Amino acid sequence: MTRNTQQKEAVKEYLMKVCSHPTAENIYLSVKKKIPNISKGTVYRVLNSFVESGDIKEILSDVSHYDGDLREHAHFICKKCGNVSDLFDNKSKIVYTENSQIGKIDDWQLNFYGICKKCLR
Amino acid sequence: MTRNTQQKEAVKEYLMKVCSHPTAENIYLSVKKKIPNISKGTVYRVLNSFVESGDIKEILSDVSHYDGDLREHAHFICKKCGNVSDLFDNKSKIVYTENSQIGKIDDWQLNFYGICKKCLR
DNA sequence: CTGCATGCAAATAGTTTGCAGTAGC
DNA sequence: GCTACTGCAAACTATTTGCATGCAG
Repeated sequence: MTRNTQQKEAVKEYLMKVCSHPTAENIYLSVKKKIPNISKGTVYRVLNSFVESGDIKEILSDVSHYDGDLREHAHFICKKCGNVSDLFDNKSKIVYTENSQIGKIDDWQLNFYGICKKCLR
Repeated sequence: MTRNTQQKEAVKEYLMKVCSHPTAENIYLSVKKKIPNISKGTVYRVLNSFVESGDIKEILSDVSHYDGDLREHAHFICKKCGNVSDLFDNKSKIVYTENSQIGKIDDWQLNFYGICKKCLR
């Protein structure tokens, strides 16, 4: 029912290759080099379908960033430049039991906010 | 230099009174009952100044929610109805050491996503 | 062939901002 | 009275959507 298109391939390939956490705009501009006539609407549609299927993660911030790395990890978001970096070494483990009092938890997001090293200077 | 206005008072009072996590729109509609001619622009300006000064917290999601409760706690966000609830009983403690490798961390946000009890039925 | 996916552009939603008037201090 | 703050409306940004066409299966 869902088809494999070069647009989907290109977006996925880019997200897997890159270790940054690009925005839809970033992805659009990069994939455009390979598929010059791709539209932004398609990028959003493809990204949303991947998020829905669980193939990628959406990092909610002022503007959404996307992450192809599905391993459990937190993010550090610079409040000045908006750059997102991975935090695998966080000292705490997120333990989310099926908290039946609240509902069914099936995902989490831990974001740290501050000023990155580059912006501190 | 900054003045106390009835608009600021009303927004703050509402946020302190309520234990939900209203959006700017919610706040606008509620405060409007007390100050009928308040504008949405003012609500946003007031909210942003409070977030900046650290008096309230902004919960980043698809639409921002605001929280007057400054105690350390996580949130549970229902992916269906968008409702936000508090999670004080999370089993994990967030330990953020001044992670000098990344930058200066001064805030964090832990959000759990899922389907709330109400939407499960 | 069939109909899901795309490109395009217009629409939408949330939020910000410029400006003239208002009201704290 | 000075000037920060407000109301209003227009502007802006990120994202979604309707529709005709294109291409994967």
